[in-house]
Amino acid sequence: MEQTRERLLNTAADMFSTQGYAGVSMREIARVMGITQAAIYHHFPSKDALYIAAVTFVFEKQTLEISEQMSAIDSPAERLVLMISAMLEAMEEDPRFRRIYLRELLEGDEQKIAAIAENAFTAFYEPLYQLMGELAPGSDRQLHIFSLAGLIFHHLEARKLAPHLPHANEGKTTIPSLARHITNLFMYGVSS
Amino acid sequence: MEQTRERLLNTAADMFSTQGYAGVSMREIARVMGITQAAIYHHFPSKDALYIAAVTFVFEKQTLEISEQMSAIDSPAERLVLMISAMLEAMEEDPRFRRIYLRELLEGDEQKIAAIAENAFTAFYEPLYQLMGELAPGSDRQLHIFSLAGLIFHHLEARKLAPHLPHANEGKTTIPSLARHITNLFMYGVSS
DNA sequence: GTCTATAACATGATAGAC
DNA sequence: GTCTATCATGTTATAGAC
Repeated sequence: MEQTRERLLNTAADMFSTQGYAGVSMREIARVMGITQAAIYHHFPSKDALYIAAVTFVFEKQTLEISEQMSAIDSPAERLVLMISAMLEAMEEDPRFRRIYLRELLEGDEQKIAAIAENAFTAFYEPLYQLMGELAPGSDRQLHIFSLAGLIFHHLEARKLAPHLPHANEGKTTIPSLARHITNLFMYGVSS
Repeated sequence: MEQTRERLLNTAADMFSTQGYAGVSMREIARVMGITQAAIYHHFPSKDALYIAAVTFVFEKQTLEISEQMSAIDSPAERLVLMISAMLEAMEEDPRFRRIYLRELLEGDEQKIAAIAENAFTAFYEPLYQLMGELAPGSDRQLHIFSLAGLIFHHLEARKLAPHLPHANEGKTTIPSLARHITNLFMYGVSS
């Protein structure tokens, strides 16, 4: 079955994205899969190859899913709202992409950073670059894209911090409310 | 000498912050220190204890350094400028705090997340919570604090991504220019 | 495609000399 | 305060049977 390979990719991606490369052993992956560690080597020649395949698998899935929803038909402001919602929803449904992205940003060497730039960003980057040019002509578009990414990534991860902080709200932060908050801040700033 | 202990804390913090807990071995730390692995156990009883001590060491240093610069004498808008600059400069000079924070946010269990909330945020959180109330009365202050943190953390890490992306600027992004960008966006939004 | 068995090495931790 | 030596275990990876 070619199905085992995909299940292996999914399992490995789950574990690598939350525990990191060094934090996951082949035995652990095999145990979760319900097979022995040696069996993995029938599908991938090394831990490194499995990691790269799993990361590529997740990145392609996520960039495809998001870029599908990036229609260019609306006005710039409407397009921003749609893009923010689409990114939040896709990265909420599958947290693996954002976690691998953030982790590689922390510890990745030059080569992996370059791979991230090529694989992860090309799908979003051009539509966003175009959009920033319409929303704020003459500005540094790359800085604005990094700002938007920072808002989205950090809000999604920081939610688990919220209940432990002073002045915590009682209710959970929903994705639609996050989308509203980020859109407003990005468009009009804190005083909006 | 009590100096060895501090040098050990610094070395371990450097390595843990960039490679993560599982990515660093006691032998590697010892090799960088120029001693043998067994000697570490004279200072700390386990790898876990060393990690916790190193993280606490870095967090106390950073929160002290930043909270010193958070004067409450200026107008809200001026205070925002000063806080953003202070955080960017402190976290640029010593990247360990922000890296450990981001990593623990990714893979920390409930207990470590609670410890982060208590140790890392209390120093910034109250002054920022106060500030947000003045800048945007009636808004969700916690969401705004998370937004500001996301902007600062992500911009600092994303710089290494910039040269690999399309439309890259020739010059490097400086801390003052980052401070201006973040302040403007946070105050007035993208159209400022 | 998965198993058992094993090789070759790395890891956290301890004992005891100096 | 650091060393050498060692233990028990965990690690990636391979060989070969089924």
